[in-house]
Amino acid sequence: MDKKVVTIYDVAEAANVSMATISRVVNGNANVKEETRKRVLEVIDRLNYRPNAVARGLASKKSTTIGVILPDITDLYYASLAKGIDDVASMYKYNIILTSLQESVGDEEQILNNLLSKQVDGLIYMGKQLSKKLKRTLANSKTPIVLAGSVDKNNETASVNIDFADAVYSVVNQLVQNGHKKIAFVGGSLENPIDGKFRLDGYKKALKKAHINFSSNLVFEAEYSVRAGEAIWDAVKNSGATAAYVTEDLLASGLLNSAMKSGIKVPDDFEIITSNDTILCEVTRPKMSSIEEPLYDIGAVAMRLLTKMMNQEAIDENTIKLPYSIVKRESTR
Amino acid sequence: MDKKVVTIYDVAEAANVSMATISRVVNGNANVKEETRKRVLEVIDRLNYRPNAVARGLASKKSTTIGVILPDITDLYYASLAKGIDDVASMYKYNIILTSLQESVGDEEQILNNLLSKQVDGLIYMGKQLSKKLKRTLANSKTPIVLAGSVDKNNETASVNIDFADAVYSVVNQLVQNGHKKIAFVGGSLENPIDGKFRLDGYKKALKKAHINFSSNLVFEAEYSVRAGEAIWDAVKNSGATAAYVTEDLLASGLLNSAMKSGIKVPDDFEIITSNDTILCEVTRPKMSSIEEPLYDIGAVAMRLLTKMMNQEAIDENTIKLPYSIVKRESTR
DNA sequence: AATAACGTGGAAACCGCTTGCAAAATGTGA
DNA sequence: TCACATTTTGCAAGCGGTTTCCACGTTATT
Repeated sequence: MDKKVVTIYDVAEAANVSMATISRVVNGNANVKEETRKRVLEVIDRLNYRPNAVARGLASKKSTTIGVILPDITDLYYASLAKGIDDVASMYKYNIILTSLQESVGDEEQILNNLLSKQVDGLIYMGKQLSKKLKRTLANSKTPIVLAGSVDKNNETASVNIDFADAVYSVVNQLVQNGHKKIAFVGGSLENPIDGKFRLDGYKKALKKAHINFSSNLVFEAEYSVRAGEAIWDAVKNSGATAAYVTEDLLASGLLNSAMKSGIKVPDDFEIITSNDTILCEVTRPKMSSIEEPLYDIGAVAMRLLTKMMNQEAIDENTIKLPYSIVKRESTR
Repeated sequence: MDKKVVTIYDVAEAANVSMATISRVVNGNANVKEETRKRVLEVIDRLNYRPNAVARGLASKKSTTIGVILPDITDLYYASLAKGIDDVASMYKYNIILTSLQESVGDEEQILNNLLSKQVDGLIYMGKQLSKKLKRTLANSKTPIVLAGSVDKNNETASVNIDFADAVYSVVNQLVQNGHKKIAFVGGSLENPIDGKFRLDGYKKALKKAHINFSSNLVFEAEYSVRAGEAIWDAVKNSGATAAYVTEDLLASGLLNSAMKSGIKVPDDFEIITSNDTILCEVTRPKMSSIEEPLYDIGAVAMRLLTKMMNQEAIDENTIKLPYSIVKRESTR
């Protein structure tokens, strides 16, 4: 029963060297005689010494901790990104402090400050947008940050993504090839630049190429939820659309299920293609075709990029676009 | 442009008081004249002072951080628990360090030590089982821990759960009521006490009550995945079962989809009821009936319990069972 | 008016570890 | 064997706060 926590002093005393030496062996500093190192390691082991990371952090000004900010961990999109981040982080011996963006939007500033006060060595942000104010706070704290699965319109901030516009262009183009003239775009809030700008741009471009006029009647905004998808089906159907590109999987599955229930056969009568290739695509019946965003990889690469920034290594490209692909399942022909 | 980070000294100097006073106002200590407090707060605001949590942690021996250990964040079960934890944690001003149990089992010890070295004030564990060794390490670090959605066979460790056995008893009983004689139990590894002991016990008890002999031919072990569910359908069907209780949603959805594809109508020809009531239940068609485990609440309550333990408050009950309910959707009659 | 009791705020000792610098120990070559 | 180079080690000053112990100026009490 360890009465009290054992510190570096205790180890030093027991090993008959100064604490500096202990510190050196713990940190793998080369300037320690092999014999001493062995002796110290033994003592460490015997005493069950566990360096206090907080004290270490204070002295070294490195916390080996990074902050991860995301909207909702129960959203598979973010969970997948998080997993990639987590795996790479632990590979590099970093810990992750996870914080969710609560409903209350106003406090992003507070969340950030909290994380900075904890002296995180870096940040990964997956929210919709990084406000000017946050950017400023970040800038003069000089804590590196990278966006994962989220974009910065001006490319000022490092980010890892796929080329949303291009991906959407491809799938819509595919639908056009399949003979559709009226293709619905079912997305979340168009305020969000990913949906409202990049994806919508890709959609428009594909239409343009096919000489189909863009009609805002075919653009639908809905919440990302099964229910919203189910609810919006009638409107989509009534718009005359014969196919839909959906920006999120829950929404798509709701839409799909309503369609099937109403007797419309997917993909024969109506094609649907969605965006995130989460496990939901495998669970619906028919299974959903989807743009395959390498979510795990995006997270992993973002984290890797962050490690480079934390080490002040040179970064060749601050906006990384990972290759996407398209997974054909059963909701498209 | 803040050249350097502002410390408590800078604030003290600017406000013309000692650092002790600054510390007092930051920590809401009462022994500060109102006037002084105001002046200090102004200076803090003006200088944009952000207390260094690491230094604070070292001095106060509290990190206001808790460690969360879980198997896989992309599993909606854990993600839901995590969300409950996160919300309550942030309510109480704690940060969460999230760590995943990698494939490599051996290093749970290491993960724990890492977390302890970061001086977490408490831990929430969602793994399968807490090994003796880990318990020992925990014990003499005296860091409080609570299990969320995970059980401790001996009730030594605080935990928050539902009554798995009872819940399964209820649903299987329901299936019996519906006239089924052969009911399959489709679970994950029976090594895991939740499935192999509690749930299976509930299943057996329900059979017993109905004077149905337990047959191990009706018990299926599979991985928690859609694919495994799809793959196991034939075996389940061939066992002669006319209904199944499944312990996890991915598995259930695979089973369901295979059934439907093979022409078996659910619920008319075959009933299925699953366990976690994640969003997957809403995405399949037909939607799946499920035991409704209040995952979010389990997480939230676990975290709340942990805060009490961290504050040394008296705990009335160290094993909390939350009420479950049963959500009837379309996969049961 | 002297004394007691507060309410405030300062001094300084840590918290446990890192690290620059200098001393000690060891090795090297002539 | 001695001077000098090279390893190893120890010393001690922080890192940025918290917190205990005290002192001082006020106000209340008798």
